[in-house]
Amino acid sequence: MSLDIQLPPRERLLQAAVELLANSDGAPVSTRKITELAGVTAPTLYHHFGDKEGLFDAVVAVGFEQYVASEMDLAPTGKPLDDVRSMWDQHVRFGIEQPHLYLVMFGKVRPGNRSNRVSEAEALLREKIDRAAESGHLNVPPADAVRSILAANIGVTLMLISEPETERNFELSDMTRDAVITAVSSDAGIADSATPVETSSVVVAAIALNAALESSNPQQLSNTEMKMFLEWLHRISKDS
Amino acid sequence: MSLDIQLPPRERLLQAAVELLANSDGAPVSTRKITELAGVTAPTLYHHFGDKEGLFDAVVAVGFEQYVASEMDLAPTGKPLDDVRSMWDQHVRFGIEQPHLYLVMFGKVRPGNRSNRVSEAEALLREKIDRAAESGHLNVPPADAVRSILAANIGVTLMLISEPETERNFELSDMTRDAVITAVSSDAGIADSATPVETSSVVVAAIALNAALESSNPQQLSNTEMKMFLEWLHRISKDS
DNA sequence: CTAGCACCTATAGCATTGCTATATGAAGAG
DNA sequence: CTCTTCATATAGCAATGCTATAGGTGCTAG
Repeated sequence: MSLDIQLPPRERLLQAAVELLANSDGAPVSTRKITELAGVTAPTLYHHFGDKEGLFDAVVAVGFEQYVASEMDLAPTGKPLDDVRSMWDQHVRFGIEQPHLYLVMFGKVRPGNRSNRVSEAEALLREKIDRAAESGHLNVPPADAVRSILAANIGVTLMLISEPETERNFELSDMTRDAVITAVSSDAGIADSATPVETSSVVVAAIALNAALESSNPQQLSNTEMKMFLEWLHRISKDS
Repeated sequence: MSLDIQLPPRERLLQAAVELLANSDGAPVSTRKITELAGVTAPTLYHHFGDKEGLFDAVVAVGFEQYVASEMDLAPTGKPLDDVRSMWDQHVRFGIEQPHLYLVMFGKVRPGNRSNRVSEAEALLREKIDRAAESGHLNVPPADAVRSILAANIGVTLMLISEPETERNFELSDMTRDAVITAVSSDAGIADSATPVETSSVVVAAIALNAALESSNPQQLSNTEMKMFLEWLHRISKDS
């Protein structure tokens, strides 16, 4: 089983944990499998890491360093909010590429007991947000901005992870990212109450689309397609 | 231990599970404690619910019905986006008031394996969003709006739950809520350089028409024509 | 009334889990 | 050579989810 070359047992345990965690599709990984794969016995694990969570913490710490390192690679662009955007994207990418690590870090929520990793991620984001605040790009207190962005970021990442790979739609990430960032930024104010169009019939909607199409010609349809499309649109607008 | 009045064992199991879940501060609840409190033995549990998850599913179903019921109490205001806002608030409130139930419902994420509860919540939200789309309040395809809002909603709720009660700041919820809803709504344009206003109105109208067509099928087009028409409509709503 | 039948519950126990009390080995210090 | 210290192994405990099997319990058919 233990195909590892001779390394210090501590390292072999870490390596085994990472490997099993990566191939277990999110199912719980037992200490026995880990020690077996590492070619060690139980007390060795507990001698080095205290308990199972200690081992996972160590594993996560390694993963988190990669995460932080990838954040640091992103040089400041001079536009702090763009840096925040990059950070969001890195966060999502990390979650998608290492879902098991990500779930160990952010997946298990306990009431009234925030995980260390959340605090660490918050601190990382806080740095960038502070820079945005300094240069007057922020609309709300930095702490609020950080919490809102991070909450949405984690929510989106968890949702993407939970979706089958085939139907993952990353527009979800971009859209939500820009939504929360725009909301906390002073660059563009959020307008509130508006004038709803109370009518909801097919005819009215068709007419509206027709009018909109006349003032701007989108490129998604060819000329012949557009011609036919408008013809049908006209027919629909006639009556219902 | 079993202080319950004589009820059918199935009900006593449910009741015991709820009670233990509520008093366990998020720690795992064992089947033995449940059966002990219910005054039953193990096979009874497995006879009625299949396995532990089945029991929790049943518990959650009850909780979810409360959740849905509280949603339904909110009469439509005529402003669909306000209804969406109420729904968000109800979601958060439910999570705060019953964190253990909430965590069973939305807390355990598995890669590529979305939970039923997420799908159900999505369907509930989808209804309201569709109404917003029908009346031209939506900026993006309803499916995208729903996912974005729900992801942020869950993310915010999880974050609030994980925070100590004393320092819970509900502004986080309001802020994020308005951010994502504003982003998907056409009532107040996001100052986003990527989406010029002219095409935006086309997109809005196309989305509204699409939603309207789904709720009433007009007879002016044949089946094949309608199919192609919808295909093009979809392409137009995708934005450019 | 009784025999059969379906449904529900209990006895007892298995395999796996995280973890540990205790012992054994090796390596340096005196 | 002895003694201490660190690291690993032997063996096993208590708790977990779950089940093979058997025992009631009530209903319907004869």
